[in-house]
Amino acid sequence: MKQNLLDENTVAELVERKVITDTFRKLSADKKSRIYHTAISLFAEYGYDGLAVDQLCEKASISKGSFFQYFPSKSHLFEFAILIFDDYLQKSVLEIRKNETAVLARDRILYLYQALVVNSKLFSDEERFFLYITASMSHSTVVIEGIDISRHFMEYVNDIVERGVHTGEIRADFDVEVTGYLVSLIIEGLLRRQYTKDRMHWRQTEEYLISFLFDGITA
Amino acid sequence: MKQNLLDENTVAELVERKVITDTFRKLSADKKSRIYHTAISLFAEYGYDGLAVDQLCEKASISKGSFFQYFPSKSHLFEFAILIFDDYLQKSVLEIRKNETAVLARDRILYLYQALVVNSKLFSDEERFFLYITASMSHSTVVIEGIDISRHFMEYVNDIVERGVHTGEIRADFDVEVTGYLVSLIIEGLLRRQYTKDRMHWRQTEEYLISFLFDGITA
DNA sequence: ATATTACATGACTGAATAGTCATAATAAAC
DNA sequence: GTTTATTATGACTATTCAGTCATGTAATAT
Repeated sequence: MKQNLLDENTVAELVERKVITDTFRKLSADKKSRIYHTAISLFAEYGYDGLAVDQLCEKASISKGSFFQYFPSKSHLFEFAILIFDDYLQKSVLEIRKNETAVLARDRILYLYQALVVNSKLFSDEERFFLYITASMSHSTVVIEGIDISRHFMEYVNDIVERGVHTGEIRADFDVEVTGYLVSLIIEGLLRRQYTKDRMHWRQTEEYLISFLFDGITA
Repeated sequence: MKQNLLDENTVAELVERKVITDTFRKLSADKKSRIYHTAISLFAEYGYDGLAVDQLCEKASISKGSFFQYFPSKSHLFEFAILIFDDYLQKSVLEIRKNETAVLARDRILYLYQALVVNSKLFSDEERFFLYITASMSHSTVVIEGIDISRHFMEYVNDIVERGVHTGEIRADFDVEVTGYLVSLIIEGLLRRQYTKDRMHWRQTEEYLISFLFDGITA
């Protein structure tokens, strides 16, 4: 997945939308990829305001002049990073959906969690970037219009919930939207806990996730 | 509560710790309170980096020169705001604990939620400030050492869980810490949803909270 | 080989803004 | 009423940093 993370078509579309320049598009795949990964890594570590363009240029081994030939501004780099990540997430989720064989909602959620979190490289820059943007979105200095980073993820979760309600596995007295929100809350919360509090073993986290989600905390 | 929010002793302690100056301590309660409320309101709206000291001074009707006679630096104002809010939260939680009459964990959580969220002024600056700092803590430009803003809240939640486990109301196969974390995750998540997504009626939110927390999503 | 086009570079500029300081106003002391 | 200590003020400074530009280098075309 990491190889063609920067999909040609997606990049071309971003040129169209003036998020990046055509000069950037024409760069070698290697250089494009390096800039992207440096960006998400540094944004995750220092935050948007905490990261200076000079710092990024140094780490990505490009000059400042070049940077502004690739991106109209610093905020465009941020938007670029978010949109590429969004694309990556969408494709990941699509692939997971394609490969899933489970029928029960329990197993589908477990598979989703494993495929997305456990089986991907743990504590990767992608994850840290995801946590950063979801956490800071509503209080950020820059606002990227019309982006809901977990849209595809939520669609999938909502599908699981919907079918679960249909087969009688999941309670029907909650709105599908709200139930989906609660499911995503637990998944994201457990993921975030791995970073901020004492780490748990993934097996244990999985167990908590499914058991709590379905049975609650009642004895 | 809002009147003597800036407790004399707490303020004196902050002078000791060099977070604020003695000049600030000697200010009228009115002025101190105005600066505090302006700070949490603007930090919540613009974020730490997005707020200029000049902007704060204008809103709080003080001069920039005065500001730096009250606080050693901008980050000290931030620390001050966080510590005063922490104090406020601690006292609120203590009062709630003192006044609670419920015995069942279900009812205790419901009461905590109502007292802390529903009965306080909705969508207040305090709430928005709380959401801002909890969200941005791990990715912030400034780091306030050794502060865990929901410490008191978590202690209370953990107490509820512990007693619930003891009386057999709450499952014992999860660590109290983890269960407490899941409880707080749902409470904070529902609170945050009120700000970012479509608002729900509080009655409905309460219902979701308790029902989901205890029974899970199983039909 | 030469001209032309595309890309690379880092010193420079301008704007924003945290923090200072000389001076003014006010309060306290005597 | 005069002196002294304390607080208020906003113009000023120093720094950081996004974004520019003149110049250099490599690639391509003719």
